[in-house]
Amino acid sequence: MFRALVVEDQTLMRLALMNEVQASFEECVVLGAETLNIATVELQNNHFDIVVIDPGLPGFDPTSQGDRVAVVDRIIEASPSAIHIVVTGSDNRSEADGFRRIGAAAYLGKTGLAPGVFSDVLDDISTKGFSLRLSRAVMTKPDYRFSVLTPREQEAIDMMAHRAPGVKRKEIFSLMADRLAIDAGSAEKYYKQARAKLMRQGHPLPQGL
Amino acid sequence: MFRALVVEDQTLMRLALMNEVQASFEECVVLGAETLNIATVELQNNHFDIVVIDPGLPGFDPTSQGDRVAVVDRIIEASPSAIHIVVTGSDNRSEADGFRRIGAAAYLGKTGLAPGVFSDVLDDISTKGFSLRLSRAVMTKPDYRFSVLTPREQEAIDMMAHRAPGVKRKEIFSLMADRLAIDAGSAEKYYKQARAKLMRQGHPLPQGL
DNA sequence: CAAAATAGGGATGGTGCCATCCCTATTTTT
DNA sequence: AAAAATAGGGATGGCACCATCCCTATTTTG
Repeated sequence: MFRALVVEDQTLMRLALMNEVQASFEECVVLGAETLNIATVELQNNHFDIVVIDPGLPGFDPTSQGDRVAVVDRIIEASPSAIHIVVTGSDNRSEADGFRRIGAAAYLGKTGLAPGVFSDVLDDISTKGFSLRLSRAVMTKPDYRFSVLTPREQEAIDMMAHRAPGVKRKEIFSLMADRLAIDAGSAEKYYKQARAKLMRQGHPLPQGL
Repeated sequence: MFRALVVEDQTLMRLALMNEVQASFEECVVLGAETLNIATVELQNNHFDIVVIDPGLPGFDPTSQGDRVAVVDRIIEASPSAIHIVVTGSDNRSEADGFRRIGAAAYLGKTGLAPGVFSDVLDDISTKGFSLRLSRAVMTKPDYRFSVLTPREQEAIDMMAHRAPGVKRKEIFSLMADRLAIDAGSAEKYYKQARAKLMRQGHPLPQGL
């Protein structure tokens, strides 16, 4: 049974990261710790395969490089056999190098850390030994979220809204089919159903229909 | 149709906040913007009832108080009729006062901003006019997340694990029944089913069974 | 023009989860 | 000892979503 620990004080972010970890493994247990104290207790009593760490924890100065390193260092020493992934909002390359030197396997900026990226990071780690993803804003259009849509329908609208100019809808359906492991016809169906729902309710559709 | 905009650069946090907004309204559309530019475009073209803002955006200095105020001020001026909710990781009371003065309806620290809190914040706003929730770490035990459990079962385990000493299980079942608007017997059933699943798989159960 | 892509529907079975009601032992309180 | 709480199950119907296959117009592209 795969075991992971997420150390992050921001509740919504912690839960989101726990979701990402869960999505990357078939069967697993994921623990979430709000403070270094809670994390330390768990690290003493249990074994973990992966530990995700945000170095900006309560009780430490988030602007002090020393404090940040101390947090990560303490956790790494308490779980030497685990894979350690550092996640931070204020990321920069030199800090990434520093954490790498003390044993971290990945350094991720929170901006751009989207659903699904975590699996790619794990791939990076197993193939290259280290994964570095610095923050950068890349979106040019907003995300849309409609409460009337089912998850599948929402996904279809998302992907179609981000369609690059010149790309055929058919290609998006194929892409969606690949990503969700379903039939391209089904993907097309979800998109059409979603569109019909939004039209019926008189929603202003996102660009690209 | 209720319309909301979430301005936040950290993707997972933005999506989580969008979820919170969605959970607070029956039918709604929620847009998410990674940058102030995207947000500005949407604010020009559409009406919004609620705007959620993290002032620490790409292109601005997160340590500069002037930059932070400028971001929020620009958004408030671009949507004077909306309710504005400021969410930040580095929260403090004086900044809260500052944002309140320029028209924000709420100031929330990310630590402690948990699923469901958003609805309470909206209640605060409609009754008291302003909602202030500063960050503070309150957890004493970790969160557990098991991939084998259904959402309902997970919820049951969560609540039982956080049971205060001396509190009867029956009371937790009632509480769960209230919160989820189901029968207390059903809540008990979910808990027992969840426990059985974990036992069968040989999991070390969280404290408090 | 012919072919491909798109818009817009209907019908279907499967499945997992929700929610409820039922039952019997065993343990703990009072 | 009586009452309440807890542990541990079985069976059930409903329902939302998933996934597939089918169909016909209309529009766009080569």
